[in-house]
Amino acid sequence: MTDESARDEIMTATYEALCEHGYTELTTQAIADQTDKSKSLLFYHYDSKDDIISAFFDFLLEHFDERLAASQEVSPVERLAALVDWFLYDPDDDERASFHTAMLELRAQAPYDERFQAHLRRSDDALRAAFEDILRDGLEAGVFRDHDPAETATVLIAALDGARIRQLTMGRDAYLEEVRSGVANVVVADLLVEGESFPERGAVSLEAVDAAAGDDPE
Amino acid sequence: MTDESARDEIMTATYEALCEHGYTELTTQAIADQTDKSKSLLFYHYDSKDDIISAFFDFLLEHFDERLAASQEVSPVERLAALVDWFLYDPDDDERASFHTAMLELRAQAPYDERFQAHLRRSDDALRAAFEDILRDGLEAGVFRDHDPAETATVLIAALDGARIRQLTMGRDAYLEEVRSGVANVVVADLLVEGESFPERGAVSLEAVDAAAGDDPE
Amino acid sequence: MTDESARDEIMTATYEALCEHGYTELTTQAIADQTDKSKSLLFYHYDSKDDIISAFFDFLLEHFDERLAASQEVSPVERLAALVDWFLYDPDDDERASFHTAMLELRAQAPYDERFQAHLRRSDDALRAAFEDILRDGLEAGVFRDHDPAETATVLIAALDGARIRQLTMGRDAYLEEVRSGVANVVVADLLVEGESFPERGAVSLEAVDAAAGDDPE
Amino acid sequence: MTDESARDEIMTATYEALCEHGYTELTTQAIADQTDKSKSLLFYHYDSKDDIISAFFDFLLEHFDERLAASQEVSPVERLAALVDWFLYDPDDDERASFHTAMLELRAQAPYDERFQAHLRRSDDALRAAFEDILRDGLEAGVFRDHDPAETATVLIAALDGARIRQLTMGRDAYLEEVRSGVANVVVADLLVEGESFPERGAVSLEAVDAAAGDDPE
DNA sequence: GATGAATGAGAGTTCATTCAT
DNA sequence: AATGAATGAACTCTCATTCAT
Repeated sequence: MTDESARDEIMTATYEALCEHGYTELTTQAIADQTDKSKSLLFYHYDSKDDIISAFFDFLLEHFDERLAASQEVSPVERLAALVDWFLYDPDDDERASFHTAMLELRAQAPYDERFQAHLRRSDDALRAAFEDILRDGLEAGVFRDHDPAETATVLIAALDGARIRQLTMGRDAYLEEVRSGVANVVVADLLVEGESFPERGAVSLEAVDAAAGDDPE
Repeated sequence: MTDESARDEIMTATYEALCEHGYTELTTQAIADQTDKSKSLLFYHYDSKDDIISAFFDFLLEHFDERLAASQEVSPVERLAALVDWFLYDPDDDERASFHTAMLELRAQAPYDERFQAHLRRSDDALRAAFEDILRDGLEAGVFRDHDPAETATVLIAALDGARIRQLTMGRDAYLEEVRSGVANVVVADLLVEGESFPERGAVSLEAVDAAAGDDPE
Repeated sequence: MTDESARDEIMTATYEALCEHGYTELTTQAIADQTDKSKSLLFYHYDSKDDIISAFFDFLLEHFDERLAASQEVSPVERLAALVDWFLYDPDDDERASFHTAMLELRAQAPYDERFQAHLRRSDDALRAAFEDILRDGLEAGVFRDHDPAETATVLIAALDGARIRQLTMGRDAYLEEVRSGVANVVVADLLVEGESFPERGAVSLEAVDAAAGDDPE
Repeated sequence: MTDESARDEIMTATYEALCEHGYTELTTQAIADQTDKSKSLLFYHYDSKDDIISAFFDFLLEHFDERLAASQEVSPVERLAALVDWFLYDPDDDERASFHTAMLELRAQAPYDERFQAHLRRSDDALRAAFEDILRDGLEAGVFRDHDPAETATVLIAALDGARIRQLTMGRDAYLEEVRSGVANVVVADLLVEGESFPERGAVSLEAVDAAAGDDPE
């Protein structure tokens, strides 16, 4: 096994261990257990547990960034809806739920670690750019009223991220749906010109968008 | 020392230890160190560390709920502004920052513990009610346009909470200010009737509101 | 058990473990095994293994210093002989041999640790002073020819220490006896005035000296 | 690469690793790092780490023995001075210091290993012979008074070795100089016949002696 | 009520050693 | 002859928890 594939395997194992145990109970043993290898091998490929976690952060954001490369093939309104629905994922999707649960724990460590913060800022930049692109495209296409795309993007992201976190931590399944319609009515409704309407939930998916773009979704 | 006051002291010590060390490094020793008592005594008053943390959650939300009892003395617009600014606190306020940092870690544990979730739901109910009260009062008073207060409250809370978390985890001080004006322009602006305007940041504080209401703020 | 007596017990256990395993294989487990307590208790009384070893150094030198307080009751020549014989101990005395073996390992670490060096310097000062006192007393009493006590002490100590180490590391039992007579003939013979003679090996012991002084020997 | 040259390379690497890390922190990795080969190869050429160290002992003493083959070209007094100064090397010579530091650690292991002891005995024999040769040559040449060369050699070696060790372990730079003059005045002075004098420190070096003998010093 | 002393389970990490290639 | 990958045993150290006093 090459070093590259070994490191990949460890990253995947870290992902699985994180989903299974959560960050707080993420031990090197738990990571190794997701592998057919021994615990000490982790330290052959990485210098320390911290090093593993840090690399895992990189690993995550790489994958995340890839996902955001959005398509130009569908209309800005649909792309906006897809992005919103990607955020407000189906609460019954246990895999995504446990991933975001772990991510939340991970993010909760960022205030103690400048490197984490830098990662998250980079990721935030990518996310904002994705929203602003859509909003600007919509302005140009005349489907959005005049507004400040940066400001709208900021509010949207805050609301969607906040909603996701509140849903996870309160375990209130109805919550995401409420936020979805809230965002549609309170934020998006004012954005759309006469005649345009925001698609129903799930009508467009980011995966569909990816597919349209010929991308290889997760 | 009565059992009651001993438990109170432990809760306060837990609060302090949490702010100082964060949840991940919160040890029973760290809690005891905030006390003039010994570590073993913690286990006389509580069954386990988990028990302490669980009780601390109760303790927190009790105090939090008290804080939200809002005044009728000032105008709905001002009360709304106060609540918004309470959320988007001054990033230089280190005490609040370290408290919210610890709270974020604590909340990140909720997905693993139904009891935490129940607490957070209760707290969410109180918070929504506070927002909805203000919005409804504003409707009655004719300062807000017609809208669905529940929906607006949901979006507002999600955005404000999301903003707070993103600011903490990205360490981007400018962020809260951006969200504040974003919320003002994107959400609140559409709410206000002609002639009303949203106060500048810091023009009204929740403490002032509390004081007006004769409350004892934290 | 008081903290004091616990620490004492750990020091004794360290001594025993050191003699049994040597410094290189001195583990916290080995120390704990010389105790009826658990390994983790070591870390309750000391911060780290290094801390234990450092304290053990202090402990040793304290005991060593006590031993050196020599008597005025016997003649300088006899005191000198006693000190020489204390150095060139009976090679069959397994306990002393294993102690000095461990001490040698410990001393071999000193070049890497300034604190050890300081300890050894302090101990060297005490040892030199003990030799010089005897030599000066002998000069005053007219049993030693004129000489430089500091110089003689330096050479004597180097030779005795070197001999002890060479004996230990070569496992040559005859060695100490050779050095004893070598020192007697080469160094001490030139020191004695006509009529004085250096006692045979073992004729005077440091313990006897201690006893004469009413001291409590080890 | 022949087995012979590979083993030589490993011995040299062991020497370098030992000087750099000391015996206690001498790992197989550290040895391999001084090589352009891998760690596993060590185990192809040697059975175990212990085996490497044991072979290294052989290696050292071989080289050491070569060094001692002294010249007949210079006077016995000068040869004695050269040997003394070789022992009491310049404390600022970091390379020799770190070598002797490592050697001290190595020697401290000898009590646990009969093979080491045998090596050291052999080396002691060679060293004694070197001193005795010089002393006997001096007797014959009439520059030394009548004395027992074996006894004098024993004391000299013990004193010089002890001095070197004490200097290393106490970190007292002045020490070697004190011992040098002590040995000159206390031991050597009584050896010289009227009219002979012991050279100043550094006046003759073993390297010069080696060179005169056509040897290739280390 | 209150504590100092004690412990076991388990954490991250190191390292000599092995083995398939 | 040579190595990268792999491992198990052992290491130091931490911590929630217990218990005699």
